[in-house]
Amino acid sequence: LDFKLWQACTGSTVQMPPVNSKVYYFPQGHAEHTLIDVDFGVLPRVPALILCRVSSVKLLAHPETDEVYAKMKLVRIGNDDSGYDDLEVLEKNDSAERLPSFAKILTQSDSNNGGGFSVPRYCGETIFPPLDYSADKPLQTLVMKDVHGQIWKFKHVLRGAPKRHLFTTGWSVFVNRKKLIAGDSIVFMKKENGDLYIGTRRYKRGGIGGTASLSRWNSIAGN
Amino acid sequence: LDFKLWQACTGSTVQMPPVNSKVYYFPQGHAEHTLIDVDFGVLPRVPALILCRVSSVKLLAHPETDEVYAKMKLVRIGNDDSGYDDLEVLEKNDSAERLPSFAKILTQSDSNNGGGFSVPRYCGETIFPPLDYSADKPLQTLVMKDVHGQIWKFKHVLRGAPKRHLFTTGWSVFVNRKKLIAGDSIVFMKKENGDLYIGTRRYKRGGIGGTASLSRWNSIAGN
DNA sequence: TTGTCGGCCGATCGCCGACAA
DNA sequence: TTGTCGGCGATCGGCCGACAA
Repeated sequence: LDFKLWQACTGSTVQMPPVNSKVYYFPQGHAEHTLIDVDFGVLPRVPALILCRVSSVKLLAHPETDEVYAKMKLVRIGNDDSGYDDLEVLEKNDSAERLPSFAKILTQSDSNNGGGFSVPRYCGETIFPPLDYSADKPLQTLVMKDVHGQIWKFKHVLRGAPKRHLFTTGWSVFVNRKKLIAGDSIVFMKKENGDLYIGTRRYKRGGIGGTASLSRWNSIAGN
Repeated sequence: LDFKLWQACTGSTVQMPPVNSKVYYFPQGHAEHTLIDVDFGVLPRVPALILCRVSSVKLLAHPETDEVYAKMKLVRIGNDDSGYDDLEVLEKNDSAERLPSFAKILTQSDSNNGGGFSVPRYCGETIFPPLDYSADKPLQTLVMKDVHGQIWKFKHVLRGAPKRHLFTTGWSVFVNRKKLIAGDSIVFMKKENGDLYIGTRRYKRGGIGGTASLSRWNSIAGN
């Protein structure tokens, strides 16, 4: 999966460490992000932080939900990291190279069955190719790919009074196929060559954050 | 899964050996019913028939296709089957106890989208509760369960000239949900207490019978 | 600027009797 | 007796501008 595409789907809050960079692995944080209640009390004493080297990063997308995620391989390194500095740090991401993209949280009307998609003006003017504004009802068909490379087509119109950007034909099939509901987000991206991409972000349907199952790590294994 | 229900779905051509009965296991037959090409030539010499005792039988239905099948556990017995005759033969099936049932192969019209189901007169009169024939257009709602216990409702009417039994409302959702096509069969069953059940039999969509991949068993391992 | 609503038009679904195999 | 067909009415999807937040 293309890195910029992946990054546009995660949003700017997510930062991936480059390959060969040094990171701290934080067992408690990892445990709390799983739904399994890990009892550190019964395990051998686990350090709070473990210095590691990122040996590989795989950018992936769930085949059904389109949710993007990463698989990272971490190799523990001791204080003796001699020779480590020779390794080239790959994928040094320059945030200035980020693709132009636009995200919108779906409203009830956007996700209603039998409805269209209300395109925010800024998105309609900066992400998509310009419409023929001289026409009475400017209209074009937008073709975009999702994270799996599947093609989706949307009729993009500018109509109503006051004038507004809308997706009509093609939108509802996309919503149904991706099982999107109000609160989920949609992301549009434009590559340098003008190719358009569409991604989705699910509304957090609970599970992450660890509010329900507080790890017993703090109290027993120390901090 | 209830035995009589299971039996009605398989049809009368299928006979299940009772638990604790003696059977011959026939390796070549088993191999030909799998789609894997088993090469008996490379295996240690396999007897043509292996005398076994049926130690357990599980009647099952595929969660998606509704196809019914059985899992049998066979235990090899030698010529010395002393003590075997003491075991009680369970599930001795008396074919006289078979449930009243009716099967029909779906026509194009039955499986057409937007159509109903033409109920053969015999089925409409013997399996389902009697309609109120004094009415102009006799009508009732039939409730039946499939092999998974899921409930399906069908509007059963008697109309047209000449009068005929038909399923209208409810039929198309059933066909779509079960992905039935012309050539597939439908089975109606009535339990002693009057409860109705509905089962399906898929048209053989190839694969069984071993026409494509003839086993090499005959020629090499002997008969 | 844009979320929601009601109107409305066309497509599809599905119920019907006619008819013939 | 019953498979298939064309008709047609009801329902639904989905496109529209109005309006207000």
